[in-house]
Formats: sequence, C-alpha cells, structure tokens
Amino acid sequence: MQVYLSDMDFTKEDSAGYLVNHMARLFARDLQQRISPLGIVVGQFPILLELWQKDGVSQKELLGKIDVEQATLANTLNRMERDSLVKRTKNPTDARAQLIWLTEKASGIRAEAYEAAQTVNAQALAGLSAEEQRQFLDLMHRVISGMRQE
Amino acid sequence: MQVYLSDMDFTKEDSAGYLVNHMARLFARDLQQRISPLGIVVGQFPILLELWQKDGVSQKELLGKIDVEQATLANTLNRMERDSLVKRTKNPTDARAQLIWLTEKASGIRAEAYEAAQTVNAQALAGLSAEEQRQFLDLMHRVISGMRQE
DNA sequence: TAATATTGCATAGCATGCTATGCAAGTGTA
DNA sequence: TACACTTGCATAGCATGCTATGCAATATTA
Repeated sequence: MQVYLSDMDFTKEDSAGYLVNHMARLFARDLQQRISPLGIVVGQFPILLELWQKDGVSQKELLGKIDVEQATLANTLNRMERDSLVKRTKNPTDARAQLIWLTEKASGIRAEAYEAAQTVNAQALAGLSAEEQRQFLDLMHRVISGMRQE
Repeated sequence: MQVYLSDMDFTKEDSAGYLVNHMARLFARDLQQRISPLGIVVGQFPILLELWQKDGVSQKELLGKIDVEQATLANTLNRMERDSLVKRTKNPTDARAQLIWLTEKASGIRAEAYEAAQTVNAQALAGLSAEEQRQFLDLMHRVISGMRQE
C-alpha cells in the first residue's frame, strides 16, 4: 500500500513528534503515581538521581549532568528545599556558588525510587521483546544525539 | 558484555522514561522555533490539526480526538481565543455546549504549519534509515497503546 | 412533575519547563 | 588599583499539563 502525503494532509499517528509528546506524558503520569507515596514529584527525579550518586555539589556541576535549563534547575531546587529534600550551603571558596546536599529524607527513599522507575520502564516496554527494547533505546539515543546539536 | 543492575544503580541513559522525556522536550523546542513565526505555539498544534480537518465542533468532540485532559483543552482554547485563532459560539440545541470555529488567521497558516511539523520530524529522524524510521514509529505506537490502558 | 443524576465546560491551584533578565561575586586587564 | 568582563545563581513571566472542584443545563427517574 502506498500512502500519499500532500500538504493538505497530516496524520498525527505518523508524526514522530506527536507520538513522542504523548508517550512522554504517559511515562510522567505513571512515574508520578508510583513516586508520590515517597513524597517526591517527577521533575525532582533527575536531580535526585544525580545527588544520590554524589551530593555536596554546586548548582553548576549539577546542571552539567541534567538536561534542563539553569532556571528550571534553580526553581526545582527551590521546591525541593521547601519540601525538605535538599539543603543549600555556601561554598566557602566562592560566595556566588552553593553546595547542594540531600537531606536524610531524600537519601532514605533511594532504593524505593529506583524500583518505582524501573517498574514503570518495565511495564511500559512490556509489549516489546528484549531485542525490540534494545532497539527502542538505541533509536532514541540516536534521535536525541542528532537533535541536541541542531 | 553483561551489565548488572542492582538497586544501587540507575543509569539515565538506559531509562526509557528519561530518554522519552528528553526527546519530547527537544521536539517541542524545534517545533516551537519553526511555528512561532506563524503566531502559534506548540500546545495549540494538536488542536489546530483537528480543527483544520473539521471545525464548528463542540469541545467534547474535540476532546475525543486529542490526548489531553478536558481542563487542558479548555485552557488552551482560552489562549487561542485570546490570540484570535478560534471563536466560540453557543450550540443552539444545547446551551451547555459550544461550537468552536477557526478564524481566518488560523485557517490561513495550515499549509505552513504542516510543513513546519514535517520538517521537524524529518530532521529529527534524519539519522535513521527509512526502515528504522518505520520501526521507531511502530515501537512508539505499541508502547503508547500498552500504556494507555494501565 | 419534582427530585436526582449526569453532562459540558470553566476555573483554581499546582508542577514543569522555557526565555529573558538582573545582580552580586569573582576574574582579568589596563 | 580601577575598570570591564564573566560567572553563578535567582527571579519574572509565560505556556503546557495535570487533578480537583464548581456550576449551570440537560437528562433520567421516582
């Protein structure tokens, strides 16, 4: 079957952008449901992932590891501080900079948060074979690296 | 190579959810850049797609074709009305309902908007072969349909 | 028909993300 | 040292999306 696309035709279901957007909201919805019992929200997740690896870092260092803009990070950190997930201290060697530390509350939910995310990922990809799952991740990596530079 | 994932390990780059979220923001960024000269923004795009097919519909009918919540649609329609993209009239046979109509301004940018979206999609997938592009869309469809029901 | 339930839409309040901008603290240079 | 430049972060203002809630109009049921 041959499908002709004219400038008078646009099919959402054939649009990568439309599908990506929809899929992202489904992932966020599922992850939010699973992590809300832990007292965190989805936007905090990438930040927590990095701080669980290493805290006591500057906002700049954190920013280098996370794919959001600086203002987005600063705002999310504000909410995390409000929610007692992080504390900010002055950097003794640079008064402009800060050091960001996890609270015990945030440290304590690490294993459960990992599990929540892995469960969401596993369920989302449950309809794909192991080989298809690898392909899917690979394709996404390639699309992302192509788009980052543009 | 065998990779062991423990509960003390979580790699963003292996997380479908993380990649999907990042990719969605890259798509939105690129589309926004291309359509802003047309006087529209990305959230309006799915709504316009449907209204270009058929306008004079109720909000409920529109909602059935778009994958967002009712409140999101109502808010986006408010901004579109503010920006002179749509007009709302009363439904003569049901005073609760409304009919949503495109303005001439919105009708006139259809071809350019289609082209913008198709260019974004094409560029995003430029690093994939035709067969890989088909696979990618197919995998996304399957992931989405699996997640919608959960 | 009167009471109740449902429907169609609007609004409030919030999180996430962006761009643009401001500003104090550091760095470099004349 | 004085000046300009850069850096690290905060804030304003906006769009997008969500859940929860309100409310008038319609539909249903007793």
